[in-house]
Amino acid sequence: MPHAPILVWFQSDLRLADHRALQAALAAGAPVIPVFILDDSAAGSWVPGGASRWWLHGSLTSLARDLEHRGSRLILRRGGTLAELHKLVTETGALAVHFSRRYEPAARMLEDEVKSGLDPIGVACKRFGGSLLFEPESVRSKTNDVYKVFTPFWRAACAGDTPRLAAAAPKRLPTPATWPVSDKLETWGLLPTSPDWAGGLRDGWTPGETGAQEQLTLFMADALTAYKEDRDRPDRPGTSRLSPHLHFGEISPAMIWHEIKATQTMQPRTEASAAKFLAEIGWREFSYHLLFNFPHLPETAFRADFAGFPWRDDAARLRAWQRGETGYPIVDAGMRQLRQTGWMHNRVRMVVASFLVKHLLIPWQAGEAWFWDNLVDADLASNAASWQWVAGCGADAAPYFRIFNPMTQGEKFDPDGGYVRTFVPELAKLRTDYIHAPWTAPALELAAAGIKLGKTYPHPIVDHSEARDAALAAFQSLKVAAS
DNA sequence: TTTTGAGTTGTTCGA
DNA sequence: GTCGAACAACTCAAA
Repeated sequence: MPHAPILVWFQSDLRLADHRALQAALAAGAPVIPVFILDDSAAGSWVPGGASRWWLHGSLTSLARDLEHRGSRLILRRGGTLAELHKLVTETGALAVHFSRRYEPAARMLEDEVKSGLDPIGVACKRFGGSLLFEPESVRSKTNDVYKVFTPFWRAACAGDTPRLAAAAPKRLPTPATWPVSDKLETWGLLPTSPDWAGGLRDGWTPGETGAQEQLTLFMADALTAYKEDRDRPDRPGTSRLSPHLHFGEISPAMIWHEIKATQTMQPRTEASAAKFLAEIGWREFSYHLLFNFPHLPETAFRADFAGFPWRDDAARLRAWQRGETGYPIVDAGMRQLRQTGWMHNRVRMVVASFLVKHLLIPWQAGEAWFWDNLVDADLASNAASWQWVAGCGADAAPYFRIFNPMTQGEKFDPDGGYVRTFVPELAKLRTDYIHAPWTAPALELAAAGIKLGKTYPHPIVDHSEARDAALAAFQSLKVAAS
């Protein structure tokens, strides 16, 4: 008697290599039916934004093509997840659903719903890990507490078992006698139409498993050795740019881990850079660990005393920040890079986040929401944990007095102004001496660069040192209120 | 149970 | 220009 098929339900694990749910299905010797279900109702209040949907389209295209090369298909369905899985089970006679587990609160609820809907009708729901190096349940302190500080978390995690790597991508997938019907991806409307704002995204990214592999190879060849220093330079290609690939599971953290560890004859400099890079993967792990244990992380300050923080709801200033019109070049360059490319350099993310939260005193949730809508790597865990970190209200957060100075940060990390010139072209001709503080330039210099402050480029919307004092006072009020 | 050392990414001020 | 201290205290994690 032929095996009943197994549904492999893809979510944010859009790859064929190091995929345990898929490997287990293959090991069972059954026909495999790969499925992706678009179900915005299951996302809770965190429905993916435009940039994320653009990426998803590319990633699904790539996965479908990779499956077709292996004699298989990707079945696309849109609607309630349980209902669609239920239909697929009926249509195909499948007796099992395999999937990679997720950690977001809404995804965990969905997983429970699917399990309790399918188990009673004799369809085995099998859950597999692999989207993290370390499952959240497996990292606990000696007293079995959840870690709230990164360094001990990462030390303990790394001291445990080496992350496992599942098999490489299969050469062929066993197919069912008949395929269930599939939606056409084009009908899902994941791509922008009018206006087509995705041009800058198309230029810079290649969604999909192959693109992810190529990006890792490129990074390891070109940037890993200098990563420790260059990762802070937005004017250089010093970072891995793997974040969206990781978010969609086109590459697994275990694959990255093992590739880095396998690098032979590491120079001390490369060794230090590799450790630093893996620690960045570690921050991703830590963010998931926090989200898993504190499901309200995306909405509510981790530190309870922040409930009384004197935030200012200032729509005009928020809009200026979003549009990259704050008058601080490094901030504006970052915000425009985000809009144009769907991504922002990590160093600049900290600068713009600090500016929103501390210079403008606008709630971190507003920045979190904007990033969520505009980043191709928008990730609930990393986004929430990082915004809370900057705001100072998170676990293991930045100290309140750490208020980035946008001029100093620019001079330090974009010393020639190349990054600013790329994304704030109206300042491109300004001498480097003034590129991070155009309002300090003599009138002659501004005129020579074709800049009219207040016309072609805004005056600073707040004065740095006044804003700094106000932020310190706001944090002071928190302390007074607590005592 | 108590103690101790440490905690991603910075800025400013004054010597 | 460079350098060290102050910025606050608190919580966490392990000994």
